[in-house]
Amino acid sequence: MKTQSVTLPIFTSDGQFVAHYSENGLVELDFPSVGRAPSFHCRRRGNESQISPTSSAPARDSSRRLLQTKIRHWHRTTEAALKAVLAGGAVKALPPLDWSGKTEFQKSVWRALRKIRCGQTKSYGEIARAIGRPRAVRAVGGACGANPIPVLIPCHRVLAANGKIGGFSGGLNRKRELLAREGVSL
DNA sequence: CACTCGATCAGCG
DNA sequence: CGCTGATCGAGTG
Repeated sequence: MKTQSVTLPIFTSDGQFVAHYSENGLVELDFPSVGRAPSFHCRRRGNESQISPTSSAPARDSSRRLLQTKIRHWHRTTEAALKAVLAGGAVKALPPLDWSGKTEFQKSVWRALRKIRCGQTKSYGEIARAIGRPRAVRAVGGACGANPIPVLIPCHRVLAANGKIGGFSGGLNRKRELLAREGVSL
């Protein structure tokens, strides 16, 4: 089964985010690009996406519509979650996340990140201990940096052990702002 | 394989 | 403070 990826915008007061979905869930969330980000028609990728290679044309069409309906529903959830966090609040629900192709280590780090609640922070070392790899401290930083779903998977809540800011792939200003909105002071 | 590079950290001066 | 060594996952050739 080939994947059909769908790209949808989310307009917020912080700019236009972009969410990417597969048939299995949310794959990626992009920060607003510095320039503008046009072209928001649904985009297909891979060779023609057969949900089932042997299905008849009407059956394919019906599957495709079901998928689109499902994705629209996920997208509403994503949108609500994103706006909640941007407003310094807590996420009520997330759509299913598609982490296929990622390593076990990364997934375990990201699972740990999800447990950090709004307004809380942890250090890279604490995450390392939480996943049972107490010495993989720098590697945890690497996995945070590889987080495909920033903000919703709250890697911005991970600080350096000395209380300093640490890094952020989306830019430290964003990290500071997100934390400030959650009431975290450095 | 054998490298290199980090969003780290604790220890030491 | 700043420097250094230990540590380890991921990426590259």
